[in-house]
Amino acid sequence: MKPTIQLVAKKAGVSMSTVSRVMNNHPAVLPETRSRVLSVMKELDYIPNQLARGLSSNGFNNILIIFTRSSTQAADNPYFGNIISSIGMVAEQNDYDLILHSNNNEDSEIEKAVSMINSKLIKGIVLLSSRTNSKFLEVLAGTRIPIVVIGKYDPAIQSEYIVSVDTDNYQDSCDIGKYLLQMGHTHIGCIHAPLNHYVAVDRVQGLKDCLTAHQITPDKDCFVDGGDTVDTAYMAALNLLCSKRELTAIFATDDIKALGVYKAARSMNLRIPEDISVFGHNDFDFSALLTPPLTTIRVPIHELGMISASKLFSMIKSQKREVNQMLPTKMQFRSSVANMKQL
Amino acid sequence: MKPTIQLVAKKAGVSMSTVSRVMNNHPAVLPETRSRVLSVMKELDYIPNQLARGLSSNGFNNILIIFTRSSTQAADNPYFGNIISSIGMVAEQNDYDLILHSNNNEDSEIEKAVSMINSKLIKGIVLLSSRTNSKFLEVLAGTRIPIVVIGKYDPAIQSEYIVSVDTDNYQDSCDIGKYLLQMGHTHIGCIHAPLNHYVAVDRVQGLKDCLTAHQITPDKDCFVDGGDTVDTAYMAALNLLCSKRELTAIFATDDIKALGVYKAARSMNLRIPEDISVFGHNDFDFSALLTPPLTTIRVPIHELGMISASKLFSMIKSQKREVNQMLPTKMQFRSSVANMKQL
DNA sequence: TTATTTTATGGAAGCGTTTTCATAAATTGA
DNA sequence: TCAATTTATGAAAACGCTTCCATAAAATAA
Repeated sequence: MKPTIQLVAKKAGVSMSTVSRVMNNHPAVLPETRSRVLSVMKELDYIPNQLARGLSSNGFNNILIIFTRSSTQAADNPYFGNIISSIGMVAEQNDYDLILHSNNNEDSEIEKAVSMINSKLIKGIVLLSSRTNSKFLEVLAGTRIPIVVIGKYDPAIQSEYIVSVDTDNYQDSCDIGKYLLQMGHTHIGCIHAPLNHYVAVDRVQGLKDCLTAHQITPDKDCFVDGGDTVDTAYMAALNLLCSKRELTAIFATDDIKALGVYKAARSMNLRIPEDISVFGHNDFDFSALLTPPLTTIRVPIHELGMISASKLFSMIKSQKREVNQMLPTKMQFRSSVANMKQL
Repeated sequence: MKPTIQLVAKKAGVSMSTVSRVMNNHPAVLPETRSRVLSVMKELDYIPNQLARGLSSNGFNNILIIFTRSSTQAADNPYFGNIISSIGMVAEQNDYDLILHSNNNEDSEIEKAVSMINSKLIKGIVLLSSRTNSKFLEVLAGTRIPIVVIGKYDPAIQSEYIVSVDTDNYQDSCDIGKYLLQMGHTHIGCIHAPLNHYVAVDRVQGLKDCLTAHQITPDKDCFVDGGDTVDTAYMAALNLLCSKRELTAIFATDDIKALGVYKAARSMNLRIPEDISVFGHNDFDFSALLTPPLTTIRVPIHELGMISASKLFSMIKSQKREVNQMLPTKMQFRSSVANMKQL
């Protein structure tokens, strides 16, 4: 059916080896032989079989991107789309393809990834956000394939093959807490992501520690899991605002969750920021255009993706570890936080 | 190095064929033989090589997702992330993986896709939005691999292997035009996506035809390309609003572009909707929470992705064509369009 | 019991490349 | 001019599986 190297060889009156050499630009081929082979290829519409190639040589130029959240949840957050696009750009430049995995089951995810590595199907991995209590990196480190984690990962893991690119979520949350305190808020609530990811834990802990440092004992009930979507955050915010009337400010650990808080405030006829202040995280396109414009912290999402990918590719090429990198963020003061001292 | 089927066979005292049968759950294997082989596999940490498997049998269970826009642009639009996530969910259920391509160069994209098909690396394709004047589908139809196009494609192409899932962009734009006219707007502008995609063309043409049908000659200069990001749309809107002072309404063919229009209005000190009305398209999470809440049309993005993927998988399994499908949309009347008759 | 079918297994030929090694021809050096 | 290199090419062995075909053993039918 499909023309193979064998057919090309026969038609061109050469051996398969020669055809292979032509395809791979091997120098030791007479120009006239090369052009003859080339023209036969064109004539037959020959397309090399990537599988066969991969089997007998270096495998594929793919990188695997792993979500550790379920795709449904990820869907609602522009963060992931932006990251993937950024990685895609760098991959394209390097002539690599992207394979996407989103899997809730860690064991099956590990198995799949190991199998891909073993089969030379991928050359590197980008892990989008690492879970706490995860065996993933521990196991994968053993495969000696470069891995970039966007976000923090288990500090106990020391590997030549694993690198992280992140922002300082803990410190940022401290700073946000400090700012809210400065503005006169002492009853502060928090709508956060599920705590099985480092990023969520850090954003929550930063605020808690900040409060404690200012002699305010964090109230467990004021820190609630807002899931990963606007709707789940909305429900959480509604509950929180109803049960804790004394709150004057809410830190939503993600602007998508801030959307949920806005929605809840609206449905309860609470004015932002007069009745309830809101501080977000990420600064998406829409954040400045909400009513009121959302005070938040800008995360360089695009850079996060680009730098991660760049590091991954240099590790793939050099087989040397890159350094972990912390990207700067920037507070965006807008109008969703009231100054209680002036009210 | 790595254990292969051969080593397993030797250790278990059976032939490679038998090992292969065990792996593939072939019935003709004695239970005791099976368990012996299985335990040797476990002991050796045997992992099958997917490449070798693919080469000698049916290839891989992957589907290829193709962006026909550059990744940078796609990044800013939640639409793509959501679609990909939805497809991912269905793929996961079917135990398929996703390969992502975003490529500006059509020729190289075609070449890559054909090569993947030829190599049995993919079993189906989802094309996210088809270009006008594209050879892509024409060429790919010849490969006899199932393809689902999200959006419209060249009606001249008749293929057993190509199916589309879409919303009626043309009709929706007509309806939007009608509504704006009803509200007393006669000077209507439009910020649209680049016109090299069917979806953009339809959304623009629907409005134009509607205007014409109501004895209003569309002014070419009032229809401007707003690119694919908030920033490009912002610039376009700024220009449009400055040069065409008589406009009372703008149709942004995408809520992301509406964001650009909001931003432009804000920077020109134009009130929405008193000074300028805005109608969007898509209804993203944030749309209802802008100031003022955006009047737009809800596109069932999640369903678009799910249904596309479902159709693709049933085509892959049955090798029978599915029917094209048009999903319903729904106008969301909020507060960004003024009723000129009451002003 | 013998002939016939079924079942479990092994042997070996693919799948379509790359790559090592060998070899014949061409080039160089003296 | 003849030995020593270099260069272009071919043969064949991987790469790690699947699968067709053959066969011996076991089960069934007569």
